[in-house]
Amino acid sequence: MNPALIKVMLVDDHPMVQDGLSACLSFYDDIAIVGNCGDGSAVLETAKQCQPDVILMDISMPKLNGLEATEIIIESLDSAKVLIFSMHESAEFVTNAVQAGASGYILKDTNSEEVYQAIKSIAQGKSYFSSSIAKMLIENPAEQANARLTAREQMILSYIAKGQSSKDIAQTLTISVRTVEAHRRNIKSKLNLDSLAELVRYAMNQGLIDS
Amino acid sequence: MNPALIKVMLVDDHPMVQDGLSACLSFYDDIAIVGNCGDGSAVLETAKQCQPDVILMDISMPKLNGLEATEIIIESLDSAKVLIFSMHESAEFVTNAVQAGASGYILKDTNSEEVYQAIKSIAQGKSYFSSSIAKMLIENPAEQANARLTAREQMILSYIAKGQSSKDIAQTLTISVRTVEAHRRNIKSKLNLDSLAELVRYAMNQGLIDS
DNA sequence: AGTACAATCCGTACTACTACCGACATCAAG
DNA sequence: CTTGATGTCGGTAGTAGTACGGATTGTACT
Repeated sequence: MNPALIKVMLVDDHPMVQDGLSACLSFYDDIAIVGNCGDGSAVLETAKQCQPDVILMDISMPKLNGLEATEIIIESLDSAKVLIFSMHESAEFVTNAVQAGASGYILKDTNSEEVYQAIKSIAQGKSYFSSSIAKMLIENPAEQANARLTAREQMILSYIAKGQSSKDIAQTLTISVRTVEAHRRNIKSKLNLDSLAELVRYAMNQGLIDS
Repeated sequence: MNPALIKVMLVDDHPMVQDGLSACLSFYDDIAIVGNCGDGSAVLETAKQCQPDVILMDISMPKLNGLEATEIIIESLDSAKVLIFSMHESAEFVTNAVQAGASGYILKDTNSEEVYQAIKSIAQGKSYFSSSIAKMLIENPAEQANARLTAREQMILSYIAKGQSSKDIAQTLTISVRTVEAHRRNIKSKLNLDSLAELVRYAMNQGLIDS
């Protein structure tokens, strides 16, 4: 077998994306698609069969999501590198992905040439991030350092995102309205978010509230 | 020119999806990709140049979303049919798409064969819906009777959910703040939602905004 | 022609939230 | 023991949004 041939496995619950990636990557001689997987829960089994060098992984999937699947892969198959292929451009997602063991993170709005470059880099043991991702990580590096909310702040934020007013929250927790407002300010300052709408979106992305 | 040749135009802000669709559909002799468009606001111009028979349209896009773009297309080019290509499987979304003038609605987790079949049906003047969509429409039909927002209201809601204040929105759309506030009230009344947080969650679930 | 709805705009009074400034108690870690 | 983080509370002033109330235009359907 050609030693330069990179074995790639696709994990995405959208057949169209799989088909598209397969078609796009088939133009490159040094890449071989050795497996497909539309479900996070079947990733490990498929990967063991295929022995891929690089796993191109979507994040949002039913059952087992891409980050959990990545952790499992990294623990069980040290030969395989994981390249996250996501539509989410938020710092939380990227840092979570890196913590899960991913070697790279590219956005779904990148073109096939960049996907190819990313796969090549990952296969060589390097890491790869979409330029907009890298730019974001550089521009607000400290953001995710102090982006950690305390337990109390998370509690307050979940009530905010559910639609309760500061007054309501104060009554629920039997504290002063001023305290709730202080938490509000601290949360917004920590996350560097201005509007209530952004807070709600953050809370939803973090899974602090349902649906 | 081959009279049976179906001219297809793609509208999606993700180059990978565009590339993938192009690659997948290139296997079929009776389909020709005549144009690409990554931005809702450029749809009409591109469509006028390409004169497509079928427009395969994503819904969630920056600037002009797919539903608004569909309305514009349907008004201006009666030769073109619109096939919505979305990841959202909610009833409201499908009915909104149909009201906007779409001839069909398929999910992004369908395979390329089904996309091909859908395009063929649409081109023949029929309608086409993914089986899970059709099933859902039958199971819960008129649920969203009063939940229908006008195009303008959807636009306003998307700005609200993005975190813009009424003042900001007024400036963006060059209308009065009072008008925006009136829309706000109507939206909340129609959806029976009290808080801004609930509006944001609704907008996110409807796919009116990203992430 | 009449009705209905969408979209636009205004006044007024009220509530909620924000941006500043400040304070104090507790508790863990250096 | 000091320092820092956390959680608690307050004043004051300003901005944003809500809840009433109303109005005008245009379009579309009957």
